[in-house]
Amino acid sequence: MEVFPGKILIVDDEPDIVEFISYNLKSKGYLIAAARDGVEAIRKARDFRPDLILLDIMMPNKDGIETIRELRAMHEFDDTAIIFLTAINDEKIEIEGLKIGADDFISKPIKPELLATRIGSALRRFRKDEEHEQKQTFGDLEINKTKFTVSYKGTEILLAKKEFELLSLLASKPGRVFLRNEILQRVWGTDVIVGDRTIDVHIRKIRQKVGIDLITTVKGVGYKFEMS
Amino acid sequence: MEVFPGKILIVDDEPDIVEFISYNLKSKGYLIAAARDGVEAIRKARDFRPDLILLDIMMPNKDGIETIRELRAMHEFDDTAIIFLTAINDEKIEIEGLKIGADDFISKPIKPELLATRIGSALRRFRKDEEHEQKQTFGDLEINKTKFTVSYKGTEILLAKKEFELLSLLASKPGRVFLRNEILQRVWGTDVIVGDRTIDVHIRKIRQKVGIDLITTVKGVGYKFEMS
DNA sequence: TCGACGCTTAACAATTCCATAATATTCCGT
DNA sequence: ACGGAATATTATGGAATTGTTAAGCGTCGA
Repeated sequence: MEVFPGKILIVDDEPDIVEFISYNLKSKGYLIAAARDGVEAIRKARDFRPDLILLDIMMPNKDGIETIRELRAMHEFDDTAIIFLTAINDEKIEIEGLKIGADDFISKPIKPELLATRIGSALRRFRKDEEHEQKQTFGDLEINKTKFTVSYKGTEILLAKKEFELLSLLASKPGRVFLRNEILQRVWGTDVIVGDRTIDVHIRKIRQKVGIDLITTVKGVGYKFEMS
Repeated sequence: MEVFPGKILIVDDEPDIVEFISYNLKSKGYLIAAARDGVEAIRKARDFRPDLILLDIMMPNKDGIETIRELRAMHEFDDTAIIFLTAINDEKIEIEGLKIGADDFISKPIKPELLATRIGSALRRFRKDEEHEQKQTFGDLEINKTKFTVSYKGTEILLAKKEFELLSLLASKPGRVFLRNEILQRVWGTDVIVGDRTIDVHIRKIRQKVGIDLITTVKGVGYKFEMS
């Protein structure tokens, strides 16, 4: 499924960097706009309405901190992710940036893969608000988080709440092993204390209801979701 | 659903401090585990696999310095950030700590906002690309630490925990010979005492399961990982 | 109120893992 | 080639972990 990944505004005063980032992101299908300083950034942002802004901190004519402060002040960018580009590893700036609404930091020199994954996760974080039907499919299996159902080869299977949450968690990262206490904390919460067999019993029920073996036990470690 | 920020292990012998930190971090969505001393810390770290460890320096039953030394010796915590908690503003300790692998220091009394930002930046620095899995490939062989699997020419092989850890260790530095007692310490820990044949048996099982001969015996010295 | 259902626990079964012992084999220096 | 030492192999029992089943309890809706 080829989805349009998003629009990104790059703000940096060094043309080389803009060019570098721009090239990388275009190849991944993003739409790109660029600005040279804070003033231009705000103008282009209103016009281009990016999903995400990559903002250099050190800039002439209005620096990154000041720019983000203004952007956040207008609430038309409430749904826009902002990532800071920092040359230095300056904690003060990072703290400052976080306080006023940066969503992440990437320090130069920029590694393309890192850039891509950070942008990906920032966008994903922000896109949650837009209500698409949240569903995942794995072969014949479909997990629908808005309808709270699981279907296998078209037939819907009814899972109880805990069972569904457990399966959702495991399926959120197929193949990845979730430790038992990680599962406990994430499905049951940090305060609740339940016995160890409780997880097993739920796993059992899921396996039973779904029929095929989706969940693999990794003894001494945890469980993972995997299509055979 | 919220973004999952990470897992943190708190190590301190004062229950009040553990409680205080724990409460603060839980409210930010972190998963928390706690340990009272160095020995317990190492045990829990292996089992909880935290992204970050908050380590008190003054502790009974193995102090912070000694603990971090051991943690860093086992390669399985190479990707784990470690922050020291110091009551005193002792430069000697800080220098000592940095030398052996601490990533930051926080001095008591602890201020919640400071704690949160420091933890945030330490995690960001260390953040593995959760998107891409932690894996190593050697020709046709792939070791995947998030999935806990080893695959050879595409077929997945299931190793038991100890076997997997042993293979991971050897594969972490291909070609390098690991001494037997080095292996013992890193895979089994310093406290556990097992006979010499135990290593051999596990090596045997790995060779058997994987099929090809990945592990070379260096008689009188140890073992090394090597693709033929 | 009754019954159905979801969740947790307890009790027991089944499985897997792991360390050791016992024996065989290989390696290496002489 | 020989002897001794180190490692390989195999089998085994116990420990640790997980699977399974049934029962108890609370909640919700008919």
